[in-house]
Amino acid sequence: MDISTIYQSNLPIFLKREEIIRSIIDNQVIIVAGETGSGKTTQLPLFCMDALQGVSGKIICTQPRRIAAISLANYCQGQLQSHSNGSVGYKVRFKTNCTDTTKVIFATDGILLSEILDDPMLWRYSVIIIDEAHERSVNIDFLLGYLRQLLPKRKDLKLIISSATIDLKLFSRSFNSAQLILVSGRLYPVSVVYKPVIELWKGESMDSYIEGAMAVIREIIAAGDPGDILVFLPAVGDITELCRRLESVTADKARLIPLHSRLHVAQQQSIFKKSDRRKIVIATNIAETSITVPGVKFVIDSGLVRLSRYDAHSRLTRMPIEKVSKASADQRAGRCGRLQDGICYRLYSEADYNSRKMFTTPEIQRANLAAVILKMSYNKLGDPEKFPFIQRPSVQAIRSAVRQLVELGAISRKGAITETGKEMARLPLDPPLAKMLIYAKDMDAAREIMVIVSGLAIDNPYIEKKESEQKQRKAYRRYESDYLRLLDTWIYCRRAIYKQGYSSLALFEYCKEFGLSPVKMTEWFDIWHQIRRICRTIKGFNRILKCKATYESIHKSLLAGFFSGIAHATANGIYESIHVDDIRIWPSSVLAGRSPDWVLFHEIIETTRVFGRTAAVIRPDWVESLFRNRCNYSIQDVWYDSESGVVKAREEVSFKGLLLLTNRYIDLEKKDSERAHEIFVRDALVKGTPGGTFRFVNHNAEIKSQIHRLYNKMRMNIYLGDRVLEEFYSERLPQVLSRRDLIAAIRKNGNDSFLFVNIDNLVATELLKDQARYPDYIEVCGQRCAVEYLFRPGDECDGCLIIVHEQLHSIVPSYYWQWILPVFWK
DNA sequence: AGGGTTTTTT
Repeated sequence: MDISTIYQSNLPIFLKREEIIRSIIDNQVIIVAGETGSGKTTQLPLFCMDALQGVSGKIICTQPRRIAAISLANYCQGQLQSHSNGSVGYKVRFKTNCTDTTKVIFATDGILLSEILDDPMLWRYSVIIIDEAHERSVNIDFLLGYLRQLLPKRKDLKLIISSATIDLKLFSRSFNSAQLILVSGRLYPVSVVYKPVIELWKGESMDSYIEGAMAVIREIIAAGDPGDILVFLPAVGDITELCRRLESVTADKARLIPLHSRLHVAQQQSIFKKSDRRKIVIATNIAETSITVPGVKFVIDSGLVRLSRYDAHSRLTRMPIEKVSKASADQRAGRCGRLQDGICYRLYSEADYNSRKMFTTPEIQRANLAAVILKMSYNKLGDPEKFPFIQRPSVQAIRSAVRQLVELGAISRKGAITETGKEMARLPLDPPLAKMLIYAKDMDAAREIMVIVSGLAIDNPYIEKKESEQKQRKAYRRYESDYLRLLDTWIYCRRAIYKQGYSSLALFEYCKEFGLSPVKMTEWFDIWHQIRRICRTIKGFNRILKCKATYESIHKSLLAGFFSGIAHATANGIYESIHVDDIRIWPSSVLAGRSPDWVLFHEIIETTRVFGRTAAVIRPDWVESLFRNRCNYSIQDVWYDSESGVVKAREEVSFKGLLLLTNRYIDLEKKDSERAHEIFVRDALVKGTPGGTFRFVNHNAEIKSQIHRLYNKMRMNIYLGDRVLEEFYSERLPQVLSRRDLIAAIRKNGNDSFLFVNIDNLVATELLKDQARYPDYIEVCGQRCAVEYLFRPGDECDGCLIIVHEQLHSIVPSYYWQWILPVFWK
């Protein structure tokens, strides 16, 4: 029963065991800080068992990574083997070996978060150990915030925050000045040497730090000092470039090992192989926390990192290269003091180091918060802006995520979760992907979308080799969609390995032949299985899984989840989306080099430029059909078409600022009957061109020409205007929108006399009294002469014209004409 | 024409 017998007394933490155990008994929260090698991860669960003897709940220790959880569980199980009181297990996605009697569980932090959905009080646990808390992933920060709320409601629950010695005050402050216990680590001294080459680095060429790293490596080799070298560079491209340039420098004197996440596991394993030559590992940030390169003597630190920053405003993921924080630089330096003294060369100055910020911005302040906020809504955690994060994301980031969730139909405007939202929260997928899947159910495309969505979740199963790319590009030209290439990849792969019972050997060989990553493919199948299992519990999915989807139904489903990815070509190969301009298609897309008018991107990322990754040709009318009530319709041109007898219009459809359609011709009466009536009256009736034959048209045209004659006579505008005529028709033909309606109205009235306009409807009556003054004929010397009037001031024919015989003209004196017309009498 | 840090989930 005495656990203390199995403590490993050679670990530094052993010296503090009594203090820690005492502290666990006395406090609800403690913080244990110590560098790697202190033994805290393996010993803390045991101390808890010791401290809380007789407590029935389990102890869970969370890890950021699955491999760590599994190997720690196995290691600790070994420690406890002889001990009858408890067993150790692990619980990670797809894999667990825990039973009811498992006392200590090593789990990923994601697992504990997911357990909150079913068991908000976390009754199963007596102790929660959040390990590697300094890594400050979104999961860790969400958990810590959640536990801050939970602890007062569960006085019996103990929390241990286990961290490297980074920003401990923040942790302590966040938990009522929780007790801090420092444990020494087991690091050898590392001397830091500053070799500034990128003092002025502001994101320009990578040459400076690559050359700087080369120079230091040359120096180490020349000094003949043996020992492996670890180089930190920000980007994969830099790593490839440095390897290329180093080949001739190091020749057979060293083994160059690139290290980043896009490599095979097998390639990553080569850092562990013994080598008779000096190893030079050239790595991204992966070597800072995820992979420990053994036995490193020298570290060369560019001081740079590529990290992602989600811009909530433009909904764009930026991946800038930035200077690392002091904490990160120290962590990198520490990577060479694990087994012996080390030397860390920094390619920047000490002043530069001193000017840097203490800590890396926590991920929660850099990430899209939609998934976190959806979980909050699911668990009714209240206003996300008030959630007690230990460091809060900006209000703007929270609101943007809320807006996105509202757009996805996951939460209501008031922030309450919807039925769709509940289904989405239960799927282990990002909210957009979850939405696509749920929408696909109604589009009869669930079977296909399930494969695509799980494929998007694993992030690129393809291993791209430069040489074979050109060939591949040709092979994939038949695709108009990266999503369908993904779907086919899955289908062909499953088909090929089906006969061998999906054996991993068969998978491995297939992957090798077709340039796929076996690890990613396995993960893809696992996620697919998991999602399918969950979907079967969602109403309506079973039937749909048997349907066959079309290109349209698949892409409409995808659209439903990510309309920020809709983009329109503004120039060859250049796209604009709702939020971002100047997007280019990612070079390995099946659409690269082509320039379809409309595409749907799955992600829009800014690296060296803004790229849209994973693309498909779409049709703008699909966007409209999906988001009809969010589209903006504007009538551009309106006219009466006398041939068809209806009012036509040209309509423009736009979606959040993107012009989807510019020339859709519609019958206006269906869209805007008031306006159609107005146009019909104005352009068909008042103008007198309704098409077809109508008595009233001729009659009214005659009245109008009478008025025109009066105008010329009286030399003034006596017509009251088209407005009056419009009113006249409008009154008699209310709700008449087309010739069809007009004919019906006439039929109803028996005939069209009611549409006959009277001249005094259109002219002020008192003016008509004067008509006698403007005779159409006058008598000149007993002869009847026609008079024609013309009102055209300034023109030589302005006035009136009296047509007389030539003889008459010569005998009448010219003054006579001036008095001949009544209008001149006064 | 031209290329991505890393990790995790009922």
